[in-house]
Amino acid sequence: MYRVFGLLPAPSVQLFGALSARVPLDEADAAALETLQFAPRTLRRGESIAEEGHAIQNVSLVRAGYAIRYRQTSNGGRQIISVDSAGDIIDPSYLFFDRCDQTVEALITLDIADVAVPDLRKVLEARPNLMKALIVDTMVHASITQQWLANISGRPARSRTAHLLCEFAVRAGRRGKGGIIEYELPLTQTELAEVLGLTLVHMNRTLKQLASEGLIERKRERLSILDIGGLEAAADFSARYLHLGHSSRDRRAMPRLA
Amino acid sequence: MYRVFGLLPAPSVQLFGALSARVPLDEADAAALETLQFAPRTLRRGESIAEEGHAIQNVSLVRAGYAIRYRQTSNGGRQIISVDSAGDIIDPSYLFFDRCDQTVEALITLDIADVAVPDLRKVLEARPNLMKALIVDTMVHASITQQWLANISGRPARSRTAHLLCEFAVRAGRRGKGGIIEYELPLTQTELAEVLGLTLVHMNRTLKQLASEGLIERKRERLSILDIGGLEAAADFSARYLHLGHSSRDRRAMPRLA
DNA sequence: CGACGATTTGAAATCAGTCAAGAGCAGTGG
DNA sequence: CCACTGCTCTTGACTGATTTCAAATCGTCG
Repeated sequence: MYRVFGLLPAPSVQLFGALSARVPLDEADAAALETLQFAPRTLRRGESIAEEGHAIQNVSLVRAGYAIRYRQTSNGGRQIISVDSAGDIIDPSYLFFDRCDQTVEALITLDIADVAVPDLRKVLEARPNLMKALIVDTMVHASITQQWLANISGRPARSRTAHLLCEFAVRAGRRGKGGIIEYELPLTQTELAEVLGLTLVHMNRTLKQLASEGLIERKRERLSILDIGGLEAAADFSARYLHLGHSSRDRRAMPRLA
Repeated sequence: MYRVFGLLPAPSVQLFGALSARVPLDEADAAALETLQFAPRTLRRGESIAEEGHAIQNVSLVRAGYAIRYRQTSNGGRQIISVDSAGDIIDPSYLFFDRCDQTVEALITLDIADVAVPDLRKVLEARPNLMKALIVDTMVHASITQQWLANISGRPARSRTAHLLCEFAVRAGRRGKGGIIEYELPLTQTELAEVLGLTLVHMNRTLKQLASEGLIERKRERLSILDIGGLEAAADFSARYLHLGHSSRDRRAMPRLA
């Protein structure tokens, strides 16, 4: 859709939105981001941006679509570490490590914009405020990983699944307390299983169970939460770890340059 | 021991050592760290440094002993997110968040040194090199958390346990390829279970199994790895995620001030 | 000795994985 | 339009891993 009509905001605007979500940025920060060269590209499902063990030259911003990051396990499987969507910066650790820790791959058709590491580094060093915003972003992602660990470790499949679905709802900006919450969920059951550390078969049964309890409904790439209270209770979910702070209303707002 | 003889290095020296492990620092950086006020204190087992949901005023450096960080689960249990030992900076996210998202607690008698957040922030802003070192440290810890996720998620108890024991060996600086590797392991089986997402009973049986296979031996607070090759194979372990780079020989070296 | 925490063990119940096969659905090419 | 292919989803039966419940042992410390 967006691709057809060319509705994507400029990468610098998206990056500004992502970084200013939790740290207030000003016009000068925006201007600094404007100076960056963004190389946009589109990847098809399954294509990878970075591979475990390889060297990295640039940091990527997700413009539209979904990317997953995973680590291989020697038995041929993989553990998905993160699901990144529009506005997410894909693992800024590339800024500081010379080798990649994990593989990044397009989950569905994915629009990204690449920034060369040295350029971005220069801008960050010139503007400590931007550096701070990037660090906070990194720490929020670290907090999410920790919560995934707590969620997956030693908890039954039903709770794990409910927790993940609650998190996705919040991250998609659907924070309604009542009524039906609906969002795009482009992960197949196989991929959900790879996030949650379950087998495909068990994942399928767990989703069915949640559906039969009237908590969720899943149609194609769309997930509906029918009873958010029930789902949060099943998940033992609290959004604190996402560090959302105030409303994310101005998430995409960027001050006009003078 | 160290406490009796007062053998602990000055906190600024320890902090320098921790930060320079992966990013080269110079005399000016060292001098900047010297200006910080460190408030040393000793906690007894079970005492906590920070609690989930509370506000934070300072960042702590572990001088000696072990601390654990964990998140509560509503059923009364907890998931241990990290085990920190001498030289570790306890969750620098405190520098940027105003609320703590996990509880930190002394595993055994613990010596730490507190630095006030505003002071540390000032030093980091003045010296981008130190800021970079702190970020790299944060990212390495994030990488470890990711690996814990990959380790625990969907793998059998035996592999999980072997992996954790391999990691501890490396982090304790025991990287020998052959022979017996031995280190201090102050976690009880209950705590190991809380790290690995297992029940105490199963943890116990798994440790027994590894011992009966001739891979490890556990005596009091001491762990011996009898067959590191076998243990790494059982774990599917590779130390890459620890980002050790070159030898950590000069880890504790600090340049003399002119 | 008595108390407490850590460890160990057994047996039964439950959860999740494995194996195997079929059903649904979209895209491809004839 | 249809047959074919490939992928996703679904289901059943079975096996094995892990938890749960319960109780005993061991060691340290006062």
